[in-house]
Amino acid sequence: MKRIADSTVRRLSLYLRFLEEFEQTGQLTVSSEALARRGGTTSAQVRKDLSSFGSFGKRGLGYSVHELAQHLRDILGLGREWRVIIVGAGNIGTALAQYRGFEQRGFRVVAVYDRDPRKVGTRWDSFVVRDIARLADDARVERPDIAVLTVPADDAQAVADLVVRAGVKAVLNFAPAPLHVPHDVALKTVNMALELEGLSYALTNRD
Amino acid sequence: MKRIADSTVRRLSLYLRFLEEFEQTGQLTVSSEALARRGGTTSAQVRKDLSSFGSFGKRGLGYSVHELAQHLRDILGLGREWRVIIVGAGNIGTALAQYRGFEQRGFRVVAVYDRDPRKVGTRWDSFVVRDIARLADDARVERPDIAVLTVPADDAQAVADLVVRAGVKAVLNFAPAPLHVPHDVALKTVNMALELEGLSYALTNRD
DNA sequence: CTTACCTTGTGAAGAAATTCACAAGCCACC
DNA sequence: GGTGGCTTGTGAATTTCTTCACAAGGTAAG
Repeated sequence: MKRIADSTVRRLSLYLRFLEEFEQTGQLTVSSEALARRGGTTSAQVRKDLSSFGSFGKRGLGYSVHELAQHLRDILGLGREWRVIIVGAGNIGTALAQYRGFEQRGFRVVAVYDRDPRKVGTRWDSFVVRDIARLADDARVERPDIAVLTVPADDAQAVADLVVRAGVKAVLNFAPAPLHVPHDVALKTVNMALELEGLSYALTNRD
Repeated sequence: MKRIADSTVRRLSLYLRFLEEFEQTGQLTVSSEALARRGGTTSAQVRKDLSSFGSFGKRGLGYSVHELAQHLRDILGLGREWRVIIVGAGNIGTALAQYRGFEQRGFRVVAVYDRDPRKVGTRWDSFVVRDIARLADDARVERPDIAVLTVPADDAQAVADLVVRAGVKAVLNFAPAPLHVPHDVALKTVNMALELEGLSYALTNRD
């Protein structure tokens, strides 16, 4: 199978969300055109995106909402539960730990870490914040799949190195700093400052 | 001036961050190659990105760190203060309101809104949560530039319509739902679920 | 069974973004 | 003031992504 672009995978996630909406309304089939309208793209784009993975539709009819949703869940690897650790118990880390949306999608937060002794041992929700020094040992037992990093920019690379050494194969980075990880580790960075600056640019350079 | 791609603007923001790092270390000049290495891109990419806006470098020497940083701040519109309102006083909204990183960049949070009467009137940090019903009236006086939406997906479009009617020209959406806004309103959506699903895909379809 | 009508899947065309590669310019040293 | 060594700025080539456009295949109705 040829390499799938990042942007394609993002759109697949979106399509899945729309399909789940359609499922709720009891709609049985959907056309590429309808999916495109919902997602602000074109029907050709939708069909191309799907065609990398197979032929899921019926000509003249469209796609079975339920079937296509299941295919997308398979493609995206959402059929299983992923074990997530959050490193950094600041404002954003706390917010994420308590965010219910993740559980629904099969992302289960198994632990929250911090290095600040004043935070270690405190409770949030159902989590007791653990000392980051324990991370490597814990990982041997709990085998987390994904680490979410909500630590200050200056600590981010060191923490990334730590979780990679602990065997984590995917990192979601909220620190405003680009990280380096080995080739076999997946990395995504969410940089909110960048988004705001993008808006600042748009406001400044208005037509 | 020709249309600048979104991805270019993102990279400019990154370059600015790196330049500020270099400023701190006292470095006076920097080559496109050095900037590229820091940002995980290529020197040609850096030069192309900058060339859309002018010639800021000196051949044989590179760029003046301080000068280029100032140019980028001008281009990105970071020379002034932007007035930001946060709508939705849930976990993420709270985290953002307390996040210090925004202030440093000139994004000043002027108000936090929610529609839940139990939240309205409560204090966080220096903010008293206001009733969303007041938003339109407040906006006439406070003239916010940017609205950050941290409301549930189902309410997001209605809230977006509300802030647009109130005159806000830029929206940063954290709700996992695509929004529609008029052409003259800038919109960015940050969808954390999408990022996690991207990691799930990467973990599942590993070589 | 045949006709009229839809919608998919996909090569080919087109657009956009990235990379190449090199002339032009600048500095420093002799 | 000439020479050698760097690094920029930028057209051209390349690669990647998106859109076009249509044959192929399917439904439904008569």
